[in-house]
Amino acid sequence: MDVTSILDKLNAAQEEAVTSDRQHLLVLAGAGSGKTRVLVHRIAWKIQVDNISPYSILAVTFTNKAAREMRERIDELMGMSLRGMWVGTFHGLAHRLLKAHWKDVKLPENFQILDSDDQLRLVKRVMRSMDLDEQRWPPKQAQWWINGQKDEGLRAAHIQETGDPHMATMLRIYREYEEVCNRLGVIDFAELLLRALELWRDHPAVLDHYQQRFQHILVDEFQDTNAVQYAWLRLLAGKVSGVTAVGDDDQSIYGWRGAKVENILHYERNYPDTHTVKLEQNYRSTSNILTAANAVISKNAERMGKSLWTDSGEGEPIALYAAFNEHDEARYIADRLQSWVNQGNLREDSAILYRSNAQSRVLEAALLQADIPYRIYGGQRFYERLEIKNALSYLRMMMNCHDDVAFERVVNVPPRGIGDRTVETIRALAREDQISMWRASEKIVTEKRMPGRAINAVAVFLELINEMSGQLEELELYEQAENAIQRSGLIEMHKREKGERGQARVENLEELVGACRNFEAEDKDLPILPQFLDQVALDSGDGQADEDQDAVQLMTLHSAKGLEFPLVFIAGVEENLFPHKMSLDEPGRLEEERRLAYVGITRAMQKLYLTFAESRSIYGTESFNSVSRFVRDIPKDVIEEVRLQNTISRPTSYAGSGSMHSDSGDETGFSLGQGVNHQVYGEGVILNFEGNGPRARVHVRFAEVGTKILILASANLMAL
DNA sequence: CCGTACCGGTTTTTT
DNA sequence: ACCGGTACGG
Repeated sequence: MDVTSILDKLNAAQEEAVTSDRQHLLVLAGAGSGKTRVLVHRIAWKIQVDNISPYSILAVTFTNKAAREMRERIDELMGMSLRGMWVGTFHGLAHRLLKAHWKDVKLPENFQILDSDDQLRLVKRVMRSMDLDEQRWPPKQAQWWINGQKDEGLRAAHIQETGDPHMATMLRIYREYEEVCNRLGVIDFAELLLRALELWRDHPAVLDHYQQRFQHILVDEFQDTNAVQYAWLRLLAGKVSGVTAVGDDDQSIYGWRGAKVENILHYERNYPDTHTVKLEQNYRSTSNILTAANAVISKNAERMGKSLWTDSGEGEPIALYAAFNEHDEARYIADRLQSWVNQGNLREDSAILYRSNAQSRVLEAALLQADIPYRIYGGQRFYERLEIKNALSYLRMMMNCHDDVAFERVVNVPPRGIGDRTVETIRALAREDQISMWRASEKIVTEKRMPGRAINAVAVFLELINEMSGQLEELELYEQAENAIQRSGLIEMHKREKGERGQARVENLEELVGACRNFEAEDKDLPILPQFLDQVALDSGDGQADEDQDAVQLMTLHSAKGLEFPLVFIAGVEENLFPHKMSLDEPGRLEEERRLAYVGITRAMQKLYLTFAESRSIYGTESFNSVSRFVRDIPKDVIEEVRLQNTISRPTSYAGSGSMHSDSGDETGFSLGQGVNHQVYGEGVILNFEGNGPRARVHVRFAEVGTKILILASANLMAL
C-alpha cells in the first residue's frame, strides 16, 4: 500500500508522532489537534510500513464509545477489518483476561459484575450485618472509600491502621465487603482492574504470554489513568514493548475519581527513552476561542505547557450574557438558539453545557416553551434504570438461579408476599449452610420451615423462575426478555403505576426487548444470554437515545469532553457553581475546575456563549453569585458583553432581544441611587432597573444582605 | 405485608 | 424543588 495515504493529511507534528520509531512515545495532544487521527494513523503505519502484525497490537481507551470509534476509523483507513488486534476499554480488556484466567484469580467461571448500584446495595447489606449506624456511617461514603482504595491498588490487607477511628471503621467494612464479594463470586468495576493487575503480578507465566504477544501498546486519554491502570500498563509493557501514550494534561478532569494526572506529568521520568511530541495546532476553533482557552488554562501551575494556535481566522467574539436569574438565562439561550436555527443551521450542531445536572431542568423548560427539540446526555443510564435492572435480574435468574444479587433484587418485585422477614430467614439459612439463597429457599419450602403463607409465596417465586428458565434453549433472546418482563409481572406493575413515570418505565422495558432483538452474539456457538448480560454490565447503553430528530444537545461539561459543536453555550459561569464551591478549598481541585473550563471552551468551533445569572435558585434557596473567575481571566478584547452588570463600564454592542436591555425606570417612581426600604431585607440603594411593565425588575444593594434583584411590582419598596 | 407520609441529601461519571 | 429510601398505620 501507498505510504502517502497514511501521511497525506498530517501536519509536521502529527507525522512525527505517527512515524516515530522510538520505543516509547508521549503525544501531548491539545484539544482539537487531531489526537484520534494520530492514534489511528500510527497503528496503520506500524502495520503497513513497519510490518507489524495486528495480533501484537493492543489499544486501550476509557469508554466503549471511544473504543468503537477507534476500531471503526482503523478499519476505514485500512480498508478492511483487522482481526487479532485488541481494542477495548480498560474494563473490557480486564474482563476478557479474567474470563480467560478465572481459575488463576480464584473466581467462579461465571462471575458477575456489580455496577455501582449493586455495589451500594451490597455495601449496605454488609454494614447492616455489622450493626453499623447508617446515620453515622453513610453507605455511600463507605462505597466511595472502598473504591478509592481499590483505585490505588490497595486491598484491605495492605492498609495500615493509623488509629483514626473513621478509617478503622471503613477498613472493617472493606474487609467484610471483600469477603462477601468473594463468597458470592461477584466483582465490582474497580475490582475488575485490580484483579487483572494481580493476575499478571502473581502469575509470571500468564504475564509472559501477554508480554510476548503485545509488543505495541497504545493508550488514549492517558491523563485519565488511575494508579492501577498505570501499573497494569507498565507490567504489560515490561522491558521490550513500546508504549504510545496519548493525552492532554490540561484536560484531566477526573482526578476526583482516582485519575492521576501525574502519570502523564512524570511519564518521561518513568520511561527515560521517551520521545515527546506536542500537537498544538488546533483544527476546531476560531482564534478568539483559543485565545480564551489559552488564557484560562495558563493560570494553572502544574502543567506540561502547551499553547493552542490556529491558522483559521479570528471568528466572532465570545458572547457573555449576564442574566437576572436562571430563567432569564435559559430564555436567552433559547432565543439565541432560535435565531441560529432561523439562520439555517442545525440544532444538532449546538450544545448547552453546564457544571451540574441540576441546571438542566430550567434549560429544558425554556426549550420546551420555545418549541426547540433537545436531547439530554448523562443523567441516568439506560441499563441502570430501576425497571431495566429488575428485568435484567430476572434474566440473570433464568440463566443462573444461584445469583444471590439478582435473587435479592427481584424476589419480591413485583410484590408477591415475600417480605423482609422472609428474605432475612432465607439469607440466614444461605449463610449458615454456605448455599445460594435459591437453594436455601428450596430447602425452606420442602422442610416447611416458615409460616404457611410465606412458604406459599416463596414456592410461587421458585416455580416462576423454574418455568421461565425451562424454555431457555428454544427461545430467541428477545423472547426470553419478553418472557421475563411479562410473566414476572414487571410490565403489569408499571402499567398500573400512575402518571408519566409508569408509562416511561413500560416504554423502557419494551426498549429492552428491542435491544435484545438487535443484539448479536460475539460467539454464535455459545448461549446468547450470558453474552448479552456481560455486554450489558460493561456498557451502560449510551447509544440508546433516538438520533433521528434534529435536536440541541444538553450535557455536563464532563460529558462534553471529546466532542465538538459549531455553537456552544456554557451556562452558569458563576463563582460557587463553576468553579463549584466544593472545589474552592483545595488548590488542586480548583486547578481541575479550571481544566474543566478549558475543556468547555475548546468544545466550541465557531461561536461560544457564556452566560451567568446574578440570582439563582438552587435546591429551593436563592443565591447571588458573581461572574466566574474563569470569565475574568479571558482577555476583554475577545469578549462581547451582551448586557453589563450593575455598574456600566462599557456600552453594550449587542442588539438582540429588546426586553433584555436596561431601562431607565422612568415611570416607576424610583430613580438610580435612591435609598429604599424593604420589609425583609431592610435598607438599600437602587443600582439598576431592568425591563418594563409588570415584569420590571430592580437591583438593590441592601446594607445587610447584599445585592438582590426584585420584581418591582411585588417588592413593595418604600422610598426613603 | 403493602401503601402512604415524612426526611435527608443533592458536583462532576465510566466502567 | 425533587427524588429515593425509610418509618409507620391499615
